Amino acid sequence: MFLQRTQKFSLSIPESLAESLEEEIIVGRIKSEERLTEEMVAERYGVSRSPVREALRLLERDGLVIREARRGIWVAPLSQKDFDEVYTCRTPLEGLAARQAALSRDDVLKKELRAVQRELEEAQTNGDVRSFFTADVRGSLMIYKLADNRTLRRLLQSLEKQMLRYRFHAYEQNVDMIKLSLEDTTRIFDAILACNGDAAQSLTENLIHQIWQNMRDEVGRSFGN
Amino acid sequence: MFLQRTQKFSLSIPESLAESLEEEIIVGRIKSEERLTEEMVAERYGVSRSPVREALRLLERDGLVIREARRGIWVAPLSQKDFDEVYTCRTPLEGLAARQAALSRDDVLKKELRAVQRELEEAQTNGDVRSFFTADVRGSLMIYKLADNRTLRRLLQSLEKQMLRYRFHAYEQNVDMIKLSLEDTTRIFDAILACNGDAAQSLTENLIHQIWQNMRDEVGRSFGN
DNA sequence: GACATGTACATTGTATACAGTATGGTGTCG
DNA sequence: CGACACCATACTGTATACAATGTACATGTC
Repeated sequence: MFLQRTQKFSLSIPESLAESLEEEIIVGRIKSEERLTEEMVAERYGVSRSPVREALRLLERDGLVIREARRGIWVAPLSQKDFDEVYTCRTPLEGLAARQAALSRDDVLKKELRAVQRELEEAQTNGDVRSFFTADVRGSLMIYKLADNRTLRRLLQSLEKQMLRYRFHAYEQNVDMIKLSLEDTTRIFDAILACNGDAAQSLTENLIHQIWQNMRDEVGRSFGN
Repeated sequence: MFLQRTQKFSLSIPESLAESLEEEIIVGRIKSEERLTEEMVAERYGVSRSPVREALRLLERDGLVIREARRGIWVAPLSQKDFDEVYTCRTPLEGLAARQAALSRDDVLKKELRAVQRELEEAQTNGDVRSFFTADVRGSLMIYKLADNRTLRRLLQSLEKQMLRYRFHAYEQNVDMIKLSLEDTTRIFDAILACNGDAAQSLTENLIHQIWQNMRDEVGRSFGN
């Protein structure tokens, strides 16, 4: 699916477990509020409970599951309130990333970003949704690299997974936002390549804010609040 | 010992361990880049490695330690770059918290906030540094509660500990910022109590930005970059 | 019939044993 | 003398056994 399976050999068992579980939660094979018992997961993946526990801690860190001491772990529920929380936090952080990326002078990375930009245009003219999506994801990763801010990256990563759950839901509901995205994404990339921090930041914040509002009604309809 | 205490206050062993280790790292009894082996920690606190591993995961989540797979765990180094990262991220997030707190209509909590405000003034006139500090901390917690945003809270918490390391260092170096703080803090609280989100946000961002700049030189002098 | 109490079971939390891996030193060979 | 391989050691990673705790159900009492 749209989650690229990066099954590197350097991934530890807890990390691979976490990845698998994340994907299952994101695409809904493991449903909201479903309980996850350590033994079940362990048996299913053919490992002991030790790495499972670590994997579940990772999921907890990313907000995908809720843990209550001595009671167990449940998949975090989806709601419009949670959705709003994720996007209110994400907006300024993504804006910051774009700004710091723009202020970077790493010409090698910036050339790569331009290449991604061209890929996006191409995917758009060809109507290739999948290519557009993967190029978009790579563009984000490039921006994070350019921003060169491990702390910011850590924070954004801990929002990413929960956000993907809503994004997948929107995808299923055919809430199309690609046309909206290309034009604005292009402008953001231009600003970054032009080393215009202010523009990159505000354009990014506006884009995410628009995506947020686009998805918001559907999320509210589906998950209440 | 603390085992009984944990039961009484219902803190799990990993959490108490993490708290102890956090404090030791923050005040420098465990130094930057010092290695933490699971066995050492386990022996020291009279527990097995299992809860220690969980505690160390918690520290990793909060950015206090760096973990390299199969190699071990080291206390995260301090540097001006890291300091800048933490504060660039913190600034908009604290601003957001203040804004959302201002937009809250929880009158009970707002009354408590006003009480904290008065405590701050009192501590200021008495020159009671310690009281001022604890009241300030409680004020922050109240703002987070008012903001009623678990995601935002989670992100801020994962920045808090690393920030405290720098803050403690500043405290040791007698970088005084209390006079700076009271006036501005009061204005922030006023804005929140007046339900003025824009003001609360920008005042908060400005205050944190000032604190950042105040500490920055000292941090650079001490930790390089 | 409603509620409290006790008990069995399921599940998490902790300890410990064992396996796998990185590191540093020593020896041997070029 | 230097480089490489090998081995000892220390530590992390994983499995498993055991303890503690929470939950559900049954039994008993009012």
